[in-house]
Amino acid sequence: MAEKQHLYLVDGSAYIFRAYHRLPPLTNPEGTPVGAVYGYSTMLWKLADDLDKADGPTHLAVVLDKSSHSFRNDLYPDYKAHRPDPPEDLVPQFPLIRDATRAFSLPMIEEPDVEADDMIASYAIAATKKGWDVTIVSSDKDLMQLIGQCADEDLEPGVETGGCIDMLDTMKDARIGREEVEEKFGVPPELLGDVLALMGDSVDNIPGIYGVGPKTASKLINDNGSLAAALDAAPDMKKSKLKERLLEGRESAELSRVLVELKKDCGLPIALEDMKLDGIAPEPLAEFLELHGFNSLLKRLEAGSGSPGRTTNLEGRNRADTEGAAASPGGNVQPLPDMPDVDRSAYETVQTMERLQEWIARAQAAHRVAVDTETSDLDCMVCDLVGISLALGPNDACYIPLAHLNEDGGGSDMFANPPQQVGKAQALAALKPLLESDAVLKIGQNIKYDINVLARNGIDIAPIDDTMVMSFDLDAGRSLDGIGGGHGMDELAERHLGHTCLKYKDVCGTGKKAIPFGEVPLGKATEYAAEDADVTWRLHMHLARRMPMEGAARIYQRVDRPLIPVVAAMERHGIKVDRAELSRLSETFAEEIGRLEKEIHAEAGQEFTIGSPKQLGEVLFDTLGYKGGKKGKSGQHSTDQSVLERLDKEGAPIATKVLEYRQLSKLKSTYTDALQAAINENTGRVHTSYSLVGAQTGRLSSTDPNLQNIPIRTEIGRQIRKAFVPDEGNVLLAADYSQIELRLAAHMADVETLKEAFASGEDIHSRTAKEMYGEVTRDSRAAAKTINFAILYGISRWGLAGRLGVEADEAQDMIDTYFQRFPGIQKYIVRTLETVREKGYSETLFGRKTWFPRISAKNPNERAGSERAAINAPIQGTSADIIKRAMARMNPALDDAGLGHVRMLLQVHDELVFELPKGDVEAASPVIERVMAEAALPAVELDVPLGIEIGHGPSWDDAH
DNA sequence: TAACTCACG
DNA sequence: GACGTACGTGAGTTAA
Repeated sequence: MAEKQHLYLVDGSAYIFRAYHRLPPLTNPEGTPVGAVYGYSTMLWKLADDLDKADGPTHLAVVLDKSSHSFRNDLYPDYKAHRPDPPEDLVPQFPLIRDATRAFSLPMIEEPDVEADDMIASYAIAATKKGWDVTIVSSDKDLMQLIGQCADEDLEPGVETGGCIDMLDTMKDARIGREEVEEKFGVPPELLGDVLALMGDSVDNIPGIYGVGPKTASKLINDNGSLAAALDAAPDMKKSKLKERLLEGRESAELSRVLVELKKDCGLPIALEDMKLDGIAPEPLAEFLELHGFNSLLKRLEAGSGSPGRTTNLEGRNRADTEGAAASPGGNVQPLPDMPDVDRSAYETVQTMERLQEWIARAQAAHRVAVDTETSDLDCMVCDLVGISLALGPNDACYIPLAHLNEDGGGSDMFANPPQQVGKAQALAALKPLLESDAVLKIGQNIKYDINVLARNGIDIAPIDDTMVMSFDLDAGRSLDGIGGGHGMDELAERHLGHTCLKYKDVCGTGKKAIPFGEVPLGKATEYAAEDADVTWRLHMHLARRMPMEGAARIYQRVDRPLIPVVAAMERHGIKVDRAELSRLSETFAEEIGRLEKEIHAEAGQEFTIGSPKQLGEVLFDTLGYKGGKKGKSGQHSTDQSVLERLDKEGAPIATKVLEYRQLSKLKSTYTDALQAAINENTGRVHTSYSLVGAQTGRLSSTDPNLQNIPIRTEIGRQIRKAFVPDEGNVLLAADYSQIELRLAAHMADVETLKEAFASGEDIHSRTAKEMYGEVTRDSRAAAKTINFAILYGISRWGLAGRLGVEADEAQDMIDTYFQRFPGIQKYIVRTLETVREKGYSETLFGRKTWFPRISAKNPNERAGSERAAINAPIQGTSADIIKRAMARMNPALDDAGLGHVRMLLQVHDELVFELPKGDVEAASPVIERVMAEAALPAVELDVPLGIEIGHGPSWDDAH
């Protein structure tokens, strides 16, 4: 028979209030108050340490209050209405409590619209029906109603005896059972609810009956047997103050009875089994303890003897969580073995078809496999596939070389002695059914790369999970001081697994001596490649179980994961550029640059490197004696655009020429030269690479080359856009969201005036000007436009003053006027900052989180920067979510309309670029427009319409 | 590698 | 009263 299971449910929210009042006001090295966090951490430590004791926990979860609203507010609007705000130096500790819980690798339950008490009751009851004992870690009197309850009916199948519930007050180190409740309240736990209803509670604003305290209440209940009986008996009581109060307060008592009743049938977001306490990962815990200066605990951890929990296994759970990731395609939840340290010698080099078939069969049976491809080049559009690695569990990984050249590595005679390997075509044919099987989840780190490599080899890998994107959706913006906040595999392995991966350069060398992966000896290649798959598999376990608990599952499942193959396809399509046109432009620019160079040198009276800000500064401010303004970090005078424009106005002819020179050199080197070099020799097109984790707000970013910053603002720059063209017979079509961020600001800040303006199709900057100045002129509209954008970016009077060329006082007046006309905006800003300070992150309308660890930094400069970013992130991020949703739906919508050949090529934050046959523009435009306009639905219903502008033509420029 | 500058939304 | 001159990116150039 199985050991008795014992679930501990920690009432986290209640605990920190008590810890706060009992502990000295400690602060961490950064100055953040952490007294309550320290108390909380020691408590968790102690609980985990009791693991092996009789009556100690086998399972444990922390339950926190997520929102202040629950069914009780619906019954009684004044419920908890008069609660004072928490003390100022407790507020920043709330998010740290969550950090602490994570650092201890403990599951955390926070459900909206449900109070922690109800969640605890529901879990406690459910566990007893499984035959588990339950200890509630709390001292809350409402929860004492549960004490001593044992399940005796509705037991789960196979359970013979139900479990029982008790309570543990860790501060007094006291177990509270039936007797203790009777001693304290004079009634058994079953009748406690009746007593509490009579007593009322001033903190929660439960009315009870005026003048009835604990003593009277328990006497009444004991005398009558129940609340109802006590109330019924009141009319027959002899005349007294109490009788009057009972008669008058009957309704109030009945309401109170309902309010103190615990809800025991809440939905359970995490399975009880997943609360198993198998061990605590030491690395994140050490990180956390160190960060906050909890040195005594850190020492105990390092000493090892005091290490909490039974083992130091890095992965505590023994059960795969499938909710956060793709549903396990087979529906099976695979039990996990313990997670041993990475052992590279355990990996297999697969060199025969027999062994390959064995791995494929095992992967089919496991329903999930981590996959990594090794290639000859970092560019997935030019590289050759050299090998594939698979992992099915910790240290259960292999490398399948497909195109390795020489067993001994490198050398001039590399074809002389190729290693034994399964032929590429044969191996890929064998792997294809696995990689394309709906029943097997393929896990990758940046799997978009592997999708593209394999697609070029005829394999459409699906379904997929991506640990890099999962990490981003959990931890965007987070950085644990000095540890970094990136989502690369090496960094994730260090952070989550405490493991240092082999570096690519250790295997292939660096610089001139670097060899392609296909020339790495198989032994070394296997260690490196199989480790990548192994680590990816482990990371997936770790991240997937965090997703549902930390609210990242929704954005991942609904937005980012579906986008991965879509973006991969866009990258593979690429876009055609007119090489001859770019080359012609390069030449023109070169001539002009040469001419300007001579003129500038003449003006300066000397030859110098114009492209060097240092030399240019010396010429302008020393030789020519112009007045320098701002200086940079290195103490140099700035020579940027704004400085040169000022000099130009002050009548410095050299400044104008330098500006022109700069513009042309920029266009030539960054665009006309670089784009020619970026043309893929095989496809004749340019293939950018989009990063899904590049921008903290959730935007995509584009690299190699960056196609999200192609010039458009100046006439000369637009010539470059003209070089982006469709294939023969096709056109390019561009569809933009019009003013999407302002529209979202109007919705999110609930600004009636702006919403109306958008609804009626009014020019939004004109409307702003009208509101602020009473009339719309060229100047007032321009100023209004500047302010509108300033708002989105988190305004400061100095910033606005600089932009508008006015004094800071005047800018402040304008800001005041703006906030006065649009009070919703100011409220939005205040509210956003409050939430970020409290929770540590901002959220988009679709639930994407961005963390702001520096929001409470001491350095005012740093803090202000963080605040501006925090104001902007929900707006920029929501806009990013919307266009991503549109992108994910676009191809199916086009397919449905019989337009499967329309190709989405580019995304530029609020714009999508398509290529399609000229004759299909009429049919495709409305489909594209509809998908984009409705992209927020059904998850979010916006108060403003999303305006779309569509154009098409023989070049990207003409499409606008 | 850092600093500066500038292209985009 | 000082602080600093808007949010988010990527890339090319110079110079240490």
